Amino acid sequence: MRWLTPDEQHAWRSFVRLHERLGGRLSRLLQAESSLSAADFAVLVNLTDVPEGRQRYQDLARALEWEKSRMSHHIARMAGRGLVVREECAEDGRGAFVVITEAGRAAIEAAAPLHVEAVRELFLDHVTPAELRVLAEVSDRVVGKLDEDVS
Amino acid sequence: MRWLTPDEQHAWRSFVRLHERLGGRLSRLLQAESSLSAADFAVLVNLTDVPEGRQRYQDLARALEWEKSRMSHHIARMAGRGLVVREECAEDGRGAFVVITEAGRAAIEAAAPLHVEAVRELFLDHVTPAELRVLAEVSDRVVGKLDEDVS
DNA sequence: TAAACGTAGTTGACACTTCACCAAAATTGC
DNA sequence: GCAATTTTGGTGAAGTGTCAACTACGTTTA
Repeated sequence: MRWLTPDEQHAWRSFVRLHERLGGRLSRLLQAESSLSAADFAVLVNLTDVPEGRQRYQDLARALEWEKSRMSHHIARMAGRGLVVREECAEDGRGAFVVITEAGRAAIEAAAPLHVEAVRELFLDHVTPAELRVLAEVSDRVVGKLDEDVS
Repeated sequence: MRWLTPDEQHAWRSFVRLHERLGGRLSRLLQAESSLSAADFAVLVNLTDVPEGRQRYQDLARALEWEKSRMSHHIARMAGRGLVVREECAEDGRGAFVVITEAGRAAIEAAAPLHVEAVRELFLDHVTPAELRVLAEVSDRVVGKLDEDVS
């Protein structure tokens, strides 16, 4: 079998470590500064990008690449905290909307600048534009391949 | 405030997406092929790299960059499945060892080749050596910065 | 040597994710 | 028009990770 070369091994492990560390740090910062988890943040960002801050569960799930069940549980919790509201859908009796509330808007508007600043300080500031381009290219290519393998 | 440029935004989002998608795919493959989670796998890899397959909780936690509480919970679950055993430590009455079992060795030996193959097929095969070098450099640099900010 | 402090690991509560299954409503095909 | 299928979303249980509080043991220090 083809084992990993030392270079491959190192690159892969470093890459995984980066993900764990940076992700952990960013979500802890977000939580501390705004009482939003990374998942909450992602939902709210999406809702502010959409007319009337209102979107079908399904569309939201597709946009975030979440499972429907995760969506359902998570929105229930966010609704419990008043960040969003669930609304029935008149046209489609099965469907429902997620709608951002005023409190939700306030939360995301307070959190976004801090989060962007953290992404800069912890990541972008240490990466050259050329490196960033490579990263984006590689990411898009690999995700594209993942999408092809429906497996 | 300094908002993100479109290039930065795109690179950052692609990068995050890559981590989520690739991590999700790999751990689902691992789970399906060998009934090990990514966390189980990491623990077992570490234990096979160490004399007698036995390591202090503390050292294992440091190596994996896990919190001690996570270590404790996770090892308890793995012990329940017979992959490892907990052993008291004679020299230090507080301490304890985690020891890999025969079943644990069998599981990791079955899983490792499949996992490596998946990492190749889903990631390494789509990245040039030069790109991989950039990735490793960036990862190491950024993680290094994270370590400096004790914040 | 006794008090104070630090270290190793545990525990319980809670938040989160996935899985497998369920129900209702819409769509499709005959 | 009606049965079969698909789509949309919900639910409960089990596994996972984090936090804060806790126990028990070791080390330092006065």
